[in-house]
Amino acid sequence: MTDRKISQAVISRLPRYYRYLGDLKDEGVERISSHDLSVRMHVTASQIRQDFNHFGGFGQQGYGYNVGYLLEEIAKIIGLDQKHTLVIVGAGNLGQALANYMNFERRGFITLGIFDKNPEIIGKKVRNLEIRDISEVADFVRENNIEIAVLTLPKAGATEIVGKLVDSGIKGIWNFAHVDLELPEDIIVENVHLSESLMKLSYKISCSQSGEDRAQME
Amino acid sequence: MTDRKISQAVISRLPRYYRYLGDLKDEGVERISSHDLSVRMHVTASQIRQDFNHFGGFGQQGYGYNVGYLLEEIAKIIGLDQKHTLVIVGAGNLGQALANYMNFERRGFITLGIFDKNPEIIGKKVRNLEIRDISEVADFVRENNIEIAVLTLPKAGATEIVGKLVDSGIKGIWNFAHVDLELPEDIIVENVHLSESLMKLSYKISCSQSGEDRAQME
DNA sequence: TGTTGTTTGTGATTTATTTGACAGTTTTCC
DNA sequence: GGAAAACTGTCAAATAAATCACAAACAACA
Repeated sequence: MTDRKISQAVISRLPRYYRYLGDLKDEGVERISSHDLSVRMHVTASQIRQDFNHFGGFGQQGYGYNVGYLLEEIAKIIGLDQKHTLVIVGAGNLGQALANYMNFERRGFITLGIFDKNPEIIGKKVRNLEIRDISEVADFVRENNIEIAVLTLPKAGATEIVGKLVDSGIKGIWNFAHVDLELPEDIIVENVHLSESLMKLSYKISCSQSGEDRAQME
Repeated sequence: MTDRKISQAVISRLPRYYRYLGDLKDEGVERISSHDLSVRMHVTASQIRQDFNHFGGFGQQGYGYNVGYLLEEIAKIIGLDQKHTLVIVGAGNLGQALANYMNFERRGFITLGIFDKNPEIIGKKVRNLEIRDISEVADFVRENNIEIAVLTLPKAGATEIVGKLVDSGIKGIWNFAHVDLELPEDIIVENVHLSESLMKLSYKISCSQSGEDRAQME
């Protein structure tokens, strides 16, 4: 990989490239040009070429990109060529939904534990995992060398548990709690704020409707 | 609201402002300066002032911003001052988790229906809603004047159902399916691609580790 | 094997976004 | 009531990101 710092914008696009290339491979397409891919993805060919170039050139002039090779290379860049262990912290509706979601496993994300503080659901099984007491999560992370913690619990609980997870050597946090976590620099966070996403949708609908009203008046 | 087009970057920040202002209000804070807010939110004061200015000045020189007033104004901008009706299309784990999630309702997002194609779960109750046959969703949207459809079903089903939803007059789609929907211009989409978010986390962890390896070698 | 058409990689240009700076207001405190 | 301090709104500058444009490399085909 290159030395230059890759911009956030490029990183955000990598998984989407991965998805489209996967689809192409499933369709049996062996080669694709930046132009043809740009038409499918509704982006510019120039952006595609420049994005790929951040990681070294995967294409060949006059030919384009080999789908299988490019897919593999992007998988490596994203880190999908190796297994990732994770625990789910908070076994509410969302935590259980994520635990049941099989597709993550196909990409190498293996859920090894699920935890909650509610005594009524501790011991209950979700898929093939027994819900454990949240007080055990720190030791579990340490002993099993867990890489990623999925935070699916309320705000208050989240800030409390995060310190323990950090001390146990967690490397990344996939945060669904409605709070911005204050963490040491070397811990990676990826936030999924569902309510913020829904509000964005609400804003855009409001806008388009006020635009319509104005159009109708004129 | 102003005429100028608001950039995507600004829109993405609105819900976060809303969250922080809500927290401040809960703490009993009545006024705040852009500087103090910038410290809390880890952004620059300049950005905050410029963002708010896109919608007209809500502050007062020498005083700052009134938390309650600003919160209300931002709520109006986002569209949280009115109710939004929605249906959930796909009653799998994620669909049910979203149906059970109360907080959306508090912000004015009311779930009126939940649909699935699996006969085994049709009729089953989720919270206070009976899961209906997905074939009924188009009529339901039309009759109840539904604004938003939440798409929590597999790729294949998603592309198929979207056309019907559009014909029924849906205004926005909150898309959890792993596919980019092809829609008419006037239909608003907000994508939540969870697996892409997880991949981003994976990428960043991989990066930070290869950085560590290099540091150890030197 | 030569010629034409295709396509990448990349530096230059354009556009978008963020940050800085400060005039003009308002508050605060004596 | 007046001077000093605090703050916003806004324009200008700096930075970041996307797009354009084209030379160099390769493929295809006669």
